Amino acid sequence: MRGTRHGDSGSRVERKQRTRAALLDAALRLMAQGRSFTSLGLREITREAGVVPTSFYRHFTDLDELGLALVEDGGLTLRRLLREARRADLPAKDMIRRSVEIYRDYVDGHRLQFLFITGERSGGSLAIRAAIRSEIDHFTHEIAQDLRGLGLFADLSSDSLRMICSLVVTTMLTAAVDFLDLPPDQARRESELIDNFVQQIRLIFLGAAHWRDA
Amino acid sequence: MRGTRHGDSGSRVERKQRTRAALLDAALRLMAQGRSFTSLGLREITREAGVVPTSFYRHFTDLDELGLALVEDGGLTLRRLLREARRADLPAKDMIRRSVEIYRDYVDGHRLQFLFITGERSGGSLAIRAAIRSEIDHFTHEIAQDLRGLGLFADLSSDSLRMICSLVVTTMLTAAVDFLDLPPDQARRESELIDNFVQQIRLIFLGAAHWRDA
DNA sequence: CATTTCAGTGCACATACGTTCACTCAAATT
DNA sequence: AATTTGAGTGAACGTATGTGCACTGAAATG
Repeated sequence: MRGTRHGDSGSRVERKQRTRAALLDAALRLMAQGRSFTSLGLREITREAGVVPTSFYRHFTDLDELGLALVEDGGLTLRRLLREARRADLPAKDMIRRSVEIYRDYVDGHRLQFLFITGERSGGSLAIRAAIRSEIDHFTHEIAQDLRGLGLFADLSSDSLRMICSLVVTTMLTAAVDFLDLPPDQARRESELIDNFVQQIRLIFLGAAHWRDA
Repeated sequence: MRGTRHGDSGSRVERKQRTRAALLDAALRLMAQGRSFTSLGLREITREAGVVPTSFYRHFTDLDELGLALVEDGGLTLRRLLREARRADLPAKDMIRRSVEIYRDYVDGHRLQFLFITGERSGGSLAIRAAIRSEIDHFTHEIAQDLRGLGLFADLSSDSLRMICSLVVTTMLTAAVDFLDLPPDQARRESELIDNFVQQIRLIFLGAAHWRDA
């Protein structure tokens, strides 16, 4: 029948892009119901995306390929977080708390992506885990550069700085999982979580301030 | 045909237990090939366990029930780690490094269990995530008690101590994922990983030593 | 305007799945 | 010794899956 979907407007490549995005989004939505990526079926995804199963192969050869595309999108989302945080010119005082709040909002605004990244970081296939690890490493490196740029930790070796940033990032990702698992309308629990998260980051920075390179 | 399996020795309840264990182990082994729990099928698990599919229902009503049993086993494994570490009476000097090495060996000796816990902690179904979270909370609490018992951090409130231990535990779990992902015979990468892990724990303790309660 | 391209379709296939049911037959109970 | 119990069996069911193939028809190309 009709050989076009998803808005039926725009050029051919635009529409292809749109279907591709619909497939990626469908996969994320299915995972949001408490399932992992490896448990998704090709037919299931195309059904959710509103396309016939065989259409899938016009975009990906494999489910793994779709998974890697999701990782790439996730990595992009992580980098956009940093750009957003940089623009926010934080107050010197309460900078950590402010950053945490920005982070919380960002995670909430990109639930599905964070659900995917945190969920598959240690659960999924080898290839996907490796890809996510590399995105996180990149993210860690960018944070380290940002801190250097702010003139913080000027006396630390870059090895130590990386070690510290890696601790910060894993703490951030753990906090993201906590945010996402929080049932809605639990302001009390949420502010406890945020307080806990703020304290953990403060603790790390306090340790970093007293750190002496080996 | 023959209505018994798995050694054919021992009493009836012993043999049932053995098949149950075979099912649990089969699930873990399948996950070790880079798949998540939610992606496993009932038939697949029974096949791997060397039992006919219908036998499954003699032990669990559901795959979820099997998953929760795995969580329980995993929690037990975590607690045995602490018992083992307590017995090891660590030297006051290099205590952190020694603990990390014990931990590394323990993770290596219980690969499948740690793979499951870390993999499903943020990837699996809601029920399993909640169960794992509760086991980890318990584990965190026990570590806090142990540190108190050692007379460390005597001047910290129990809230602060819990916040710190929670950071230690999430760092431990992240390190476990790193250990498990390490390809064999990569002594160089492994010792880098361990050094990094040791430094992160040192950093946390350094921060804790300077922490002043709010 | 004629032709080519190709994203999306619809059907078919073999194969896998979860669950049901009536069954066996050794161990446990009486 | 006779009876009950129940872990494991094997065949059968309806339904889902991944993938191959020939197809359509609008957009892109010449």
